[in-house]
Amino acid sequence: MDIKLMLSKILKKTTGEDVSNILEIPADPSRGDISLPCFFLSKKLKKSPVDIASEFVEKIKLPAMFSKVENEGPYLNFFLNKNLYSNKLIEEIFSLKGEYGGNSIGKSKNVVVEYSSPNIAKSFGIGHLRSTLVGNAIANIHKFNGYNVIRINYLGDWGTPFGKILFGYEKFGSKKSLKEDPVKHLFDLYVKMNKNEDYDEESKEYFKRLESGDKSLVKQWKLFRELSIKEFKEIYSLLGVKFDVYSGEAEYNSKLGGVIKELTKKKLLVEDDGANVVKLGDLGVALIQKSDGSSLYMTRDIATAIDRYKKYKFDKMIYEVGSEQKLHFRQLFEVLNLMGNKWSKDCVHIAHGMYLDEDGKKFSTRKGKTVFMKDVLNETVKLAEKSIKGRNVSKNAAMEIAKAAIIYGDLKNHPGRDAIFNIDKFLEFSGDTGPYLLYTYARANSIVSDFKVRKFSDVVLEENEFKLIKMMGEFPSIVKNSMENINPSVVSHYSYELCQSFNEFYHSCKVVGSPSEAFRINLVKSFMIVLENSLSLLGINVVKRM
RNA sequence: GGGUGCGUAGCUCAGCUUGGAUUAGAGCACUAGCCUUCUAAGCUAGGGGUCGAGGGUUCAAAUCCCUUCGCGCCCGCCA
Repeated sequence: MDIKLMLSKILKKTTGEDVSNILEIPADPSRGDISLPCFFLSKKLKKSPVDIASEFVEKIKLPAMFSKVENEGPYLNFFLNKNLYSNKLIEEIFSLKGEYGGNSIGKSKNVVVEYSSPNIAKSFGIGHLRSTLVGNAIANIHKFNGYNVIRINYLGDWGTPFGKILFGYEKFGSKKSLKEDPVKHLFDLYVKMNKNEDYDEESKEYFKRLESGDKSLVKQWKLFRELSIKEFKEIYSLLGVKFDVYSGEAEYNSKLGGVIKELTKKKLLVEDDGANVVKLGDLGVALIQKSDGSSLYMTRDIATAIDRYKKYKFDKMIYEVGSEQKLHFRQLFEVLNLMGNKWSKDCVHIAHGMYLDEDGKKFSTRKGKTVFMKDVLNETVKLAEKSIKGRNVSKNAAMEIAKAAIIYGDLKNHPGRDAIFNIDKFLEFSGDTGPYLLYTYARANSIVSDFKVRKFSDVVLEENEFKLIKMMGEFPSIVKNSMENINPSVVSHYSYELCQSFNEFYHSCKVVGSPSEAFRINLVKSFMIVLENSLSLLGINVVKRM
């Protein structure tokens, strides 16, 4: 029972407009539980919003869910029938449980979400953490909105960097180091090769040989890829992130010829400085084929997109990739469009900002070294274990706390902006942090874990009690909003506010032993369901005891 | 130079899509209260802001438009 939806249906009769996005919840509850600003009708009706409000207030027929409607200046303020609303909402949450908040907007629609996508030759650095977490949440949110979601990890497993590490491995590689710590070893080789320009020619040669199918190089490449994926999967499992498909640029190697043919046929491809390009006007030039004939990631991305559309007939394809690639994706979508693919308008690039360190400096160049995801995770778990010492928290919870700290620390930020990665702040147990959310859940659980859901009769609702209820009732529109804006931080902020409301309730309303005991037990239990649902969209698991 | 994004409290951020009910909000830090009482990892109250600057549109601007300053990112053979 989405209260905004319900009211907007009623108001459609009176106003003739869909007001679902205009309705707002006043900060001051004495003004009403939900209200309609009438400014938007002012031009159409050629009346002042104040007059409109006073006219409508007479016309509107309220269902039982509302107790009254008042006009105050240009606003129409609606008051809920508190007991009826509370009881209905709690009933609904209990009956829907894990489904509460979800909807079927995306029913029988496919959405492809590409995220994480580390480059094997380079490193699995902290920069990929954002894509991993944000992408995972975006996928979860779409699923909860009824979409059929295809989660793709599109590995950077092809391109000139592979010429570098293949050549580098032959020159400086060690079987032992590769076995022990493949990701780091390959990264070290890559760095070494980049430092010396003398290796460039041979590296390019190596990639050309790989691309044309040199057996021994392909074998070596496969090994690098396998070992890397194995390590990535360990990290994903720690973070609770999953994919339906592990794909990669290499997979589309065989389809590149077709792309070039089609571009040539459609007279899009022109030669420029020895290379083959597509000219895009304001968007510059998309480089399709290098002067030595080898491919580029633009070429591969074109082939990949076309293939994905064939396979999945997606209604939406979301690329969760860093903002430094904005131009690349604008060019990619435009090339696809020029090739006549109408679906190119359904492709979106969700561009995340960078992580900065505590001083606001670029993280990846800190001390001239890349920060590996694996190290960050291990370090966080250690810090979490340390900080829960003397807090009577189980070891099992330490892992979840570390996870929640990292995930929430990231997802509470607007995805498009840069974010400060400060693990000490993320792990704080107070304030706007993951551990605070988990604590609040555990606290709620400790009140009601010994009780079952009980029947109750109407009670006099305290202010903080009803505030919490209204907050729980907002969840469905949050779910919808975060999907429409492709923005998980909407869910993060909601989760935090929900917890704040709960803690305010907790301090002003005694549960066990109060005259409203039965009602409040149900309220706390339904709060737990809502919080669990909203955190799971972010990829955070709740813990019952800490 | 061109493109693009950002600039809100000492610090970290939300609000900008869709201007109004936000007299500009949170958290951290700071000050003062509240634990024999469902986990004080919390709650309550307080100080702290010319929303980078200037102009414009509007009955109304943190929000829209223009100019300007500062910073990030991108701009053909990397991804």
